[in-house]
Amino acid sequence: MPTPHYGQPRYRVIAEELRKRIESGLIPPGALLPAESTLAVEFEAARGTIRQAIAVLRDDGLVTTEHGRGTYAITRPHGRHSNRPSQHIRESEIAADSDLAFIFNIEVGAPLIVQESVIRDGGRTEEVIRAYRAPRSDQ
Amino acid sequence: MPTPHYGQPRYRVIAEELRKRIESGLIPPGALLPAESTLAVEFEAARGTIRQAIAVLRDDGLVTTEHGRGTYAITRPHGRHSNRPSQHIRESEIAADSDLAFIFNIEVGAPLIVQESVIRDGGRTEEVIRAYRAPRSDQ
DNA sequence: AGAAATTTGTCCGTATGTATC
DNA sequence: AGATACATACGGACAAATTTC
Repeated sequence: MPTPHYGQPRYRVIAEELRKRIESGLIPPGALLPAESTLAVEFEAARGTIRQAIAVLRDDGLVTTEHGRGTYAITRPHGRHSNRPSQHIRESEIAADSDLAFIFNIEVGAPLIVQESVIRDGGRTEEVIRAYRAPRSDQ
Repeated sequence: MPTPHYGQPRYRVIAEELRKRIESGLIPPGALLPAESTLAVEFEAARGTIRQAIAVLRDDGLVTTEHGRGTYAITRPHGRHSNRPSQHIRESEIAADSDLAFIFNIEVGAPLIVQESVIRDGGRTEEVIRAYRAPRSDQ
């Protein structure tokens, strides 16, 4: 599927998705974003497109990127954005269902960490993001 | 020589060559592959191209790579690592369970769009991200 | 213990060719 | 024609982990 850019161009859509992850706290302040190549796989986009998306966030002061290092979420949302969507973040441990067990290649019932953030705009729920990962083994 | 990608791209050709060396035992199980920079000279390719080739092998479970160390041929081709390319289950429509229905303040069973991203590093699943949102009203 | 060398990881900028809207 | 996007490829530089001296 080459290039259907209905409405918004891809790089802007990707930028918005990353923005949500940062503003919702899913990518906490100071944390490293996945590498450009990783994001390229994730979003099924070319690296150039990812770089364009990150450039948008950098322009907005949401991230900084260091040569040879990576791109960080900014420590503090400097500007007071009044329209900042409200957010809930909670982390909990769950048992993997068959679906997740398959993806992670673990046993059904094995523990997984799930981080859920809810993005609200006014009274309306805009998006719910759930991030599953394996528990840290190194404590 | 710029970038004529007629037929097979170079990184695939290189990947196939390396695969032969491993499967033939020329590079025995557990042995270190030559450094990326060495391979770059050998194949007269940029390091990035070599890294792409190695990524193919890593995806196929033929090698593992360690930062600062190098890339090893896998000790044991533990069974047939079934070809699992599905990295990104795109977007699908689901029916809201009670949990999501509550968060979104909609009825149980109402349609929701879920976008699932699977982040892999080599053969290992690092994270699964699921973003739920209400279907767009237009269309 | 410490410095240097090696090696992988990541980003930067650029370029070509193709394809779609 | 121009903007967007993809896949591929190059060369350079800095960062970080590991090994070697």
